[in-house]
Amino acid sequence: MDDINKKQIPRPYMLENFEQTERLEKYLHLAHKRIFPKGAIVQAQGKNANSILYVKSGCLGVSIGSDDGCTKFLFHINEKTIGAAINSNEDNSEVQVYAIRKSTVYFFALEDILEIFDEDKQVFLGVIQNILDKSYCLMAKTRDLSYYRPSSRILRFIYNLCISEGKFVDNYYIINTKLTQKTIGDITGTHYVSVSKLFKMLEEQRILKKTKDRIYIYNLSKLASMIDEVLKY
DNA sequence: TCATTAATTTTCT
DNA sequence: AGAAAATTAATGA
Repeated sequence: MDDINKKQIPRPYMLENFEQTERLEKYLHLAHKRIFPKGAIVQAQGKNANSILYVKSGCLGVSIGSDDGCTKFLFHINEKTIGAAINSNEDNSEVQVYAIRKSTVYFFALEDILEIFDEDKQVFLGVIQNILDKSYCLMAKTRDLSYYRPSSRILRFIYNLCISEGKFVDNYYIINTKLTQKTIGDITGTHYVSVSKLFKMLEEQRILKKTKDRIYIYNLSKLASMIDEVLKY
């Protein structure tokens, strides 16, 4: 009666796996190209915008401001994905987009993107899918923030990453990823120092090992079981 | 338990 | 060498 309807591991939803639209590269000549150095503002808070942007290389971050001037991270716009900034009303958007590292970005005016949609329905579907992915991501993230403690959010993220991208070889999993601890912290809504401490603890227990562009998972079942534990580290 | 800050060390380019 | 990322410790909510 009780636990039957509870969703158990595996929990398949992967935060921030946004649809890529490489197909848009065919139309880059219609767009306006700009290069942003690290830290530069791509779309300022409070500015009206009407375009779809495509990140050819680099990575952007989207954050939302609050009254006290602080800003909270929302999600990344990685390369080969799009971002939509279409404000139909005059209200100022509280959202800000900035370059996390040096990025080359192409801006499509609304008229042009509509033309492209006309002749290339795959692009259209890709854009819709991407926006849908983002709304789902935000739903999942708000759920995680309210239901789960930080350590379990980090563990669950790694677990899902392993399930979706890990390759099983020689008795352990290899995930090819260049994620930094800072990025994992942003995605999971935790502090990078917490990520660092947790990873150190997991390494000491021979559960996993992280290098610059790989994560090795030696004990996935142990990792999974720790998601619901209250950890000290 | 975890965020935050700051100081320090390690790793990357 | 300089920048970026990670670690460590201390403090406080």
